[in-house]
Amino acid sequence: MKISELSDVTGVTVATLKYYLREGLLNAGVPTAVNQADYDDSHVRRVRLVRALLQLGRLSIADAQLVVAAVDDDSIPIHAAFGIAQDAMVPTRDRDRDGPQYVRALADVASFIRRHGLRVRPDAEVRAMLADVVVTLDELDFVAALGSSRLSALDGMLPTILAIAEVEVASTPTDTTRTEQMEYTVVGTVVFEVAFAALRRMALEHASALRFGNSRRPRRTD
Amino acid sequence: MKISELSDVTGVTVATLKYYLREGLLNAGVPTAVNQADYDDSHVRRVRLVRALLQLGRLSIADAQLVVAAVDDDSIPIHAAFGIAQDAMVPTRDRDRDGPQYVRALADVASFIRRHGLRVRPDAEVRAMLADVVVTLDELDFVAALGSSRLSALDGMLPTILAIAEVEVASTPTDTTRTEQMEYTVVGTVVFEVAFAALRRMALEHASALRFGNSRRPRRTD
DNA sequence: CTATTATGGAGAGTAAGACTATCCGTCTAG
DNA sequence: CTAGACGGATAGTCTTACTCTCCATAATAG
Repeated sequence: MKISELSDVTGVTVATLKYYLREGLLNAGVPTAVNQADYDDSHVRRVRLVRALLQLGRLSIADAQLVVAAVDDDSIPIHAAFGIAQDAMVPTRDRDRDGPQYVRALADVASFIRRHGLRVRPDAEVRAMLADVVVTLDELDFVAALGSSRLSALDGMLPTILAIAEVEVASTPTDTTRTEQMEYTVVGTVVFEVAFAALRRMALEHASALRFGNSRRPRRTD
Repeated sequence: MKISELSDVTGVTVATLKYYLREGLLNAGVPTAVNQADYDDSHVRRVRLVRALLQLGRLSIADAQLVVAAVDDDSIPIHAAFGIAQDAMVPTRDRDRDGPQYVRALADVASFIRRHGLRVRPDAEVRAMLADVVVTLDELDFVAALGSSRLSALDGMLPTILAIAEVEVASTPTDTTRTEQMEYTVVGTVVFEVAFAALRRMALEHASALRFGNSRRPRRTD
């Protein structure tokens, strides 16, 4: 398969594919001449993976690099895939990581994790992500929103979310190559997060309509 | 309060505040002279709201404009706030909205909504958001991931998510001004989405560690 | 066999987005 | 009374994710 065919199949322009090659998001094809290379299905899959990360997951090129590097690195075990995909997905914030508010928020997060006996790496970016939420709510005087402190408002949700996560983790295929398992995990982390968010938004709109929107009859809604 | 004080309080530079004024993200202060204006607490709150939208919610300036315009527009009822915040939050995608895949995906989403009797506006952006997920999984041959078709894999999650959404909607304060209720709703939509995602990630990491990571003892994890 | 088109590789250019800096007359606080 | 802050406006900067142009070589259609 030539690069133009790869372009046709994936719907990504040749120029962009070349850019991905340069950036290491896409492995070079097998060279058949000094200016010719052969691409195969693995390249098609990779292009689609990259597009999913960039467009749906809104990752930056740099973060997508980290993810594909992990997928390709045989020394990284499957169980680390979630962490890698997640760490890459946390947008780079420019918040002051040493401010007292932030340190306190991180402590609240740690307390939450400990309280629920969660196995979350000490250096996982997701801690910073939640801490960011706490700081933001703090500044907006929405302190009560997550429970006076220590995120107690989230306690009730956790068991539910844990159950859903277990299903997702259990759905990882075990009868394929390591690479395919990694791809599944990485894509799942990104894609299901979006699906989850969409579901939540629909639920919010629905609940809001039921509570506030009595003006319209609850007939058909689509 | 002068603009420099507003800057000190919020931690946003004067230059950026001026930019927000220009872009209509921040209302002008009360002018006390031709080159002097007075800002108050409402401006402080607004700056923080905008920052939450931009940094935590990752909204573009243009989308944040839509949100603050809705907050300020007295003719918009509270129950529409969720929809407005959500529509602004869906990132502008460049996917072909008329492709056959996409049309089919939208139909699946509509079917899902109908099946669960959800009240989701026909033109809600969240439909496109979910459809995007379906198309992406389709292209990656992860078709089975959401149930052969029609998103049946999500059926089980919905009741849970609905319950959580109801709590969130019910938490909207009723004893304050319309503006504050709007702010609460808008911020909640954005901020809790991040909190929710963070929780899910922690749950995934936890579940993954339990299932795959038996090499390490499940001692303390933080 | 030859004219056209495609290819890999590299560098430069582009467009959008979110600021950031400079200017310029006013004002105002010390 | 004067150094610094202010509002208002324009221009400049920096990043990101491409996109374009070249070039020498290679494939391919006629």
